[in-house]
Amino acid sequence: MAARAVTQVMHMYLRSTRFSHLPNCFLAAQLKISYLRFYTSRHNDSTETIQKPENTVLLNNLTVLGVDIKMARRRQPGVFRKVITNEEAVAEFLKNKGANRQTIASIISRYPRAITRSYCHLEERWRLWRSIFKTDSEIINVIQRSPESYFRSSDNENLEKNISFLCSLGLTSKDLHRILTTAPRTFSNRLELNKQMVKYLQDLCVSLCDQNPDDFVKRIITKNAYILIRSIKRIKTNVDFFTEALKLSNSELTKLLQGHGAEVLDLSSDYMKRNFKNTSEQLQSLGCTPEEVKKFFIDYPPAFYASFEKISIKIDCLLESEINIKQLLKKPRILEFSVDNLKNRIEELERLGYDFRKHGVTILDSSRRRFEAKLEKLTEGE
DNA sequence: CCAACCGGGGTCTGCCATAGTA
DNA sequence: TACTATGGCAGACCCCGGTTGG
Repeated sequence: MAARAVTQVMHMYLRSTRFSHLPNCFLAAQLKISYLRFYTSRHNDSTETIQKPENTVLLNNLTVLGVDIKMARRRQPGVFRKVITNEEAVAEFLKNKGANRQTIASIISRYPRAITRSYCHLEERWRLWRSIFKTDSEIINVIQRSPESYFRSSDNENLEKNISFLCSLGLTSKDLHRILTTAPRTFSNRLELNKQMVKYLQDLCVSLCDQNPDDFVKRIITKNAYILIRSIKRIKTNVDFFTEALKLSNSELTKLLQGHGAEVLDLSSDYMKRNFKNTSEQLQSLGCTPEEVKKFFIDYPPAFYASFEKISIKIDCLLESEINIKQLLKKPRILEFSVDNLKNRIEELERLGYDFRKHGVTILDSSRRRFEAKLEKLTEGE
């Protein structure tokens, strides 16, 4: 009853002020306060606790913007109880940068805290992102994909420091562009966290007796744009796992990490271990020696990445076509092609009576255009 | 001329836990 | 004490073509 009375008084106050047209932020905030509605939430025992109320003006505004209130509330309920928010400014800002209504609604639905950022803050952050991106639409694309990356941090100074730190590592603007596109979270990390990862990689390089830690780090980051959003713990576990599972020497590990291995570093360790175990078991059951298995993974680290199920299907598919497992070991890259692609190619070749035992499997390891050109020649030769 | 080698390009968030803060 | 800022986790390939050496 008391709550209802309070609400009525507030509505009266609102009616008396809402048409005054004062373009003043303070007044806008007051309006929101005046709209506050109290509600109670039930607990298991009979006592009823009064929670801080949700801001109904905010709810209305978000509804008008087309925001999925249910989704947003589930994600960040606290935002709905804030008295002062900037949803209109944020929407306006995004609109000015080229986002359409649907995009804006989706962004706020997925990262409601976005509406607590001020117009000034957003302008500044945008300016910093634009120092890396050429156009506004590139940024919109990233935000659309991952609203959290852009809005999670309120610290523009930290962002600026991250940019100069990454530049100081010798990364080019092209590298930064790639990192911000594919792993935007990197730039919202605390500078200190990014520094720690770089330090870890430098130390690793030194421990491997390599002379040039700076090049080493640069190379790993350019090979794997995601590295800075992984935990040091994860990278360390994976490096240790590489070394142990493949019994690598320092120089072998250095080579691996700066090649395909860098891409594989950010896999979750359990996943990688599982894949390694399953795939090596399958290869050994097909008659490969442990040395051959080791060589297979060193030559083709993406095997850690590919799910065992997929690799297994592909291997079966090759064996069915009288392709020897040792031929695969010589050309592991044919596993990079999708199951469908591989199947189609084998089918077409078999139709032409292609003898894999005689000619090997290299024909499978080519781009679509090259493969089709070869196929055409084979057809002509018939 | 062509097979073999090799590097590069695309793409990757949405959720949870928690220390810190107002 | 509620809320924010931030760290961390699981998830899990495919394809193209330039260059080079025989």
